Amino acid sequence: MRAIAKELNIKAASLYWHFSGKLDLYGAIAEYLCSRYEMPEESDDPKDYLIASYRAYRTMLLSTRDSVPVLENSIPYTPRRMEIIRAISKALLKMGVKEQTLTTIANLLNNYVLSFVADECRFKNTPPDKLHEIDKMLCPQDKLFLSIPSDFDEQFIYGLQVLFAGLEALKNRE
Amino acid sequence: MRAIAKELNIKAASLYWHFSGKLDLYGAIAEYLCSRYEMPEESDDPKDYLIASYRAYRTMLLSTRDSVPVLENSIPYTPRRMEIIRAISKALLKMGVKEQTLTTIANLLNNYVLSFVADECRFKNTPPDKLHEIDKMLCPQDKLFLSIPSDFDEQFIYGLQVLFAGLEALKNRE
DNA sequence: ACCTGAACACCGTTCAAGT
DNA sequence: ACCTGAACACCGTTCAAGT
Repeated sequence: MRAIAKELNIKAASLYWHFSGKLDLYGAIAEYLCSRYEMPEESDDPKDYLIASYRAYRTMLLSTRDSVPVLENSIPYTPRRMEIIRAISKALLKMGVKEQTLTTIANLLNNYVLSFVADECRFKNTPPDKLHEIDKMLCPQDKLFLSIPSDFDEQFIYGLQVLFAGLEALKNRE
Repeated sequence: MRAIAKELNIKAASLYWHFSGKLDLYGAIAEYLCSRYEMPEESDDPKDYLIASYRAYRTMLLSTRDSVPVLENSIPYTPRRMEIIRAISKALLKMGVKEQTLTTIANLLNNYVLSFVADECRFKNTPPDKLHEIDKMLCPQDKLFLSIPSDFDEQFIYGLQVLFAGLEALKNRE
C-alpha cells in the first residue's frame, strides 16, 4: 500500500478513501489487467478459441509483475472478468463439457495457467548461480525428474493440449 | 515465527538458531508432512498407482491447516520429497510420458492438486452468509458458471480423470 | 471530496548478551 | 549449545484532523 501510494505521490492512508483494503485494490487491478487482455475472435471450433484464449491469458499475466498473486487473491465478480468467464464457459459447453463439471473444469484450466506462469516466473527470477548450485547437488538420475523447461511457450502449449485431449476423450467415452 | 515459537514455549529469535529463516522452516514442515503421507503400494497399472498417490496427497494436504502455502513456498530437495518425486516420475514414464515433457507433466499434476485443495479450503472457510450474499448478487445465467461443487471428492477425481485421459490420448496419438 | 500524520498491531530478522 | 531482550525495518489499517 505504501509503495503504490508513493507511486501516486500520496500517502498510504489516502488509498483507504478509494478502496476498502488491499484485496479490494487487487480486485481493481485484476479487472484492469483483464480489460487489457484481448479475447480472441469467435471461432467455429471452441477448442481453437479456448487455446487462443489461454495463450492470451498467459501473455497478459507475463506482461505485469506479480499479476498471478493479484489474480489469485481477488474476487472475480467484476464486469470484464465475468465477461471472460461467460465466454470461456460457453465455449466449454460447446466442447461437450457437462454442466455439473463446468466449474471444476473452468477452475482447473484457470489454475493451470496461473500455476504455470507462477512456476515460470519463479524460475526466471532465480539467479543463474543458484540454479548451478542446485544442479551440482542433484544426482544424475534426479536431474531428469527436475530438469528445467528450455522452452516455456512450447511446454505451456503441450500442457494445454493434454488438458483438451482429456476433455475430448471423456466426452467421447459416453 | 512468533506464533510457532510461542507454541514451543520459546521466543521467535530462538528459531533462528535452528532454521535459517521462514522458508527453511517451511521446508522442514513440508518434509515432515510428506513423511506422514503414505505412498500407495506398487501396482502393475501406473495409472491406478498415480491416482491413488494423488488422492493420498490431497488427504494429507487437507489434514493440516495452511499446508498448501507451505508446500508451495518450500524447496523440494529433501529426502522424503525426492522419494515421492522419483516414484511419481517413474510411474509417469511407465505410462508413456516422454522424458522431454516429464517435468511439465509432473508439475501440472502437482499444481492441480495444490490448486484444487487451495480452492476447496477457500470455499470451506467462506462463511455461509457471505456465500448467500454472492448468490443473491449473481444473475441466473452466471450462477451456472460459478456454481459451488457439492462434492469435492467427486470433482477432484473427475479432474484427475480428465488429466490422465489426456495423457493417454496424447500417448496413443503417435 | 480528498488527503495527512500519527498511531496501532502486526510481520520476519538480527545480534549482542546471557546461561 | 541454546536461548533472550531489544531493536530494526517493514507490513496493512484506522481515525481524528486538516484543506
